[in-house]
Amino acid sequence: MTSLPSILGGLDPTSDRAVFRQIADQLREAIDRGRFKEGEKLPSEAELVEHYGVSRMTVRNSFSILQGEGLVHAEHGKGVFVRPRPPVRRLASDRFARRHREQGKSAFIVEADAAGSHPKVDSLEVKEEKASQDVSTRLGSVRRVLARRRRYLLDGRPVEFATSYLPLDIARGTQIAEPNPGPGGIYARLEELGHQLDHFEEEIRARMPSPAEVKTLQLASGVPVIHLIRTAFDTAGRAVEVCDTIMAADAYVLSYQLPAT
Amino acid sequence: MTSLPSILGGLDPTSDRAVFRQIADQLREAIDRGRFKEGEKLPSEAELVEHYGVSRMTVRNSFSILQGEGLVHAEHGKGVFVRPRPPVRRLASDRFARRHREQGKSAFIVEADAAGSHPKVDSLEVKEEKASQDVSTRLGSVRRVLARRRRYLLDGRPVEFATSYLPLDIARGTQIAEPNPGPGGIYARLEELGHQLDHFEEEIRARMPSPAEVKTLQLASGVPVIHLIRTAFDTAGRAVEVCDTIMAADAYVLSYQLPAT
DNA sequence: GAGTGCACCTTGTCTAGACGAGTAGATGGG
DNA sequence: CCCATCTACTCGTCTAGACAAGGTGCACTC
Repeated sequence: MTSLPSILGGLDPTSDRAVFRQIADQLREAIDRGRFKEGEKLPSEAELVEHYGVSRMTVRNSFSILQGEGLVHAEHGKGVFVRPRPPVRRLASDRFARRHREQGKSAFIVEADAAGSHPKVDSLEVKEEKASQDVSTRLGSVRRVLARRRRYLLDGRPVEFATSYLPLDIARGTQIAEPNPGPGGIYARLEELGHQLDHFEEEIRARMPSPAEVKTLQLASGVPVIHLIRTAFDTAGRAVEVCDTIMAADAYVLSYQLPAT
Repeated sequence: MTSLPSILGGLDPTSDRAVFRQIADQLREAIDRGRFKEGEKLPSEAELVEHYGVSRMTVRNSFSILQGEGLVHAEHGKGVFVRPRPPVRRLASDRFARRHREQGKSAFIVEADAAGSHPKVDSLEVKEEKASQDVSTRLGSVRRVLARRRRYLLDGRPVEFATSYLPLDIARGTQIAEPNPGPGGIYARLEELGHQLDHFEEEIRARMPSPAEVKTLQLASGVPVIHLIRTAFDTAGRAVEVCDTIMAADAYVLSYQLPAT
């Protein structure tokens, strides 16, 4: 076991930088240099109190900085650990290509199986409701919509929470309004209903999660969410679906192709 | 002036929820309901200590939660304020269309002027350097590259920091290696050099900023960054540029079009 | 009237403790 | 051998102070 002083050094009392920031800096650097590896336990609060000769609140303050940066996470009764980087899900720009819809299962399941993960979908809720101002605008002034909510999990970890909104005149009474939309998902059903899909528009934002999102996605502190709003257009130019998705940012890389013309 | 009790209510001593979380909940709800508006000052720590009958550290703990969520920001000597939502810059999926390159100025300047903002570009640095592993892979195993670094500001606020990497055999000795790449930017120069652009690939991640990024972009706490890596391909299928961009997430909405075929 | 400096507001940093609660390993009894 | 319990270690919450330092406005001085 390497001793603390050999890893962490001491404080500079002449520095303007606050003590708790200096401690955070040293821990951060040690992590960056690989002195503490992913998943590894950092020194306990008591050890750092001893090492630096400061009070416990000061050490905790340092930890809270690193937590805010998403570098570490604390586990009650166990310790503070370097946060491991979870495997990421890559969303390719051709993920809605028609050929991917020909199979039986949903895109999420197929792709995750291929990547060797154990996918799951839960929290399924399908109901009619009043459209929000934003959804109404995107769908072209509809008052009520069919909302399909579901949560996606990979290897037991929730990674994404999505809600699809569809105009009632399209979705009501169809298989889209059933819990299981059938092979190929709702996009396949929309095309069977005569709404040949033309293109999608996606809007992407990133921000810190609300408490509700933290709960639903079991997010560690210091993990932002990606907020993606996709609108599907049919060949008639009509917006036929709006899908509002909240993703755990540490689990995703989004990928797009842009034309140069 | 509305009195505190009428806005904030009291604590529930029977609740399992920690006191500082209850206080944060009440402040968050008051902000969400618009009882405290954007830019407005929250009650001071001393006032909340008085109102809730708790110690100051407990109140500060509550504030630090809201700060982590990006809801408020503290100003030393002044108070804690509801963080205003800055105007966002929308990046459209056609932003690299050739027609946008025909004008004299850079895309950033043109677009910002049109939006009525005061754009600025600084921190310009152009130099040759060793390619990182990642950049080398993306550009097809090049060892050294030309790196162009610059920071973009809107109305005095830094919003984006970008570095372009180009293979030396393309860029060396050309206007691309000059501080000012000329009208239409480096993409116009690449096409003049015979590298007709075919398409771009963009990879998007979101995460909390490093301390260096916080400094460069003057980020408030609770604001994530969007990390965008764009690769430009010419019609020969060669990767001719990699652009690595860090954006203040609260200043951007990215927009893309996806084909349905 | 202009400017300086003080008073008092604000948040920032830090201490030294207390008790609670979750975890894990050692200990000992059945 | 298995299981319950004890104990020591971990982080979580909270208190009651102290001093530092930035911001603002008022009062006093010149």
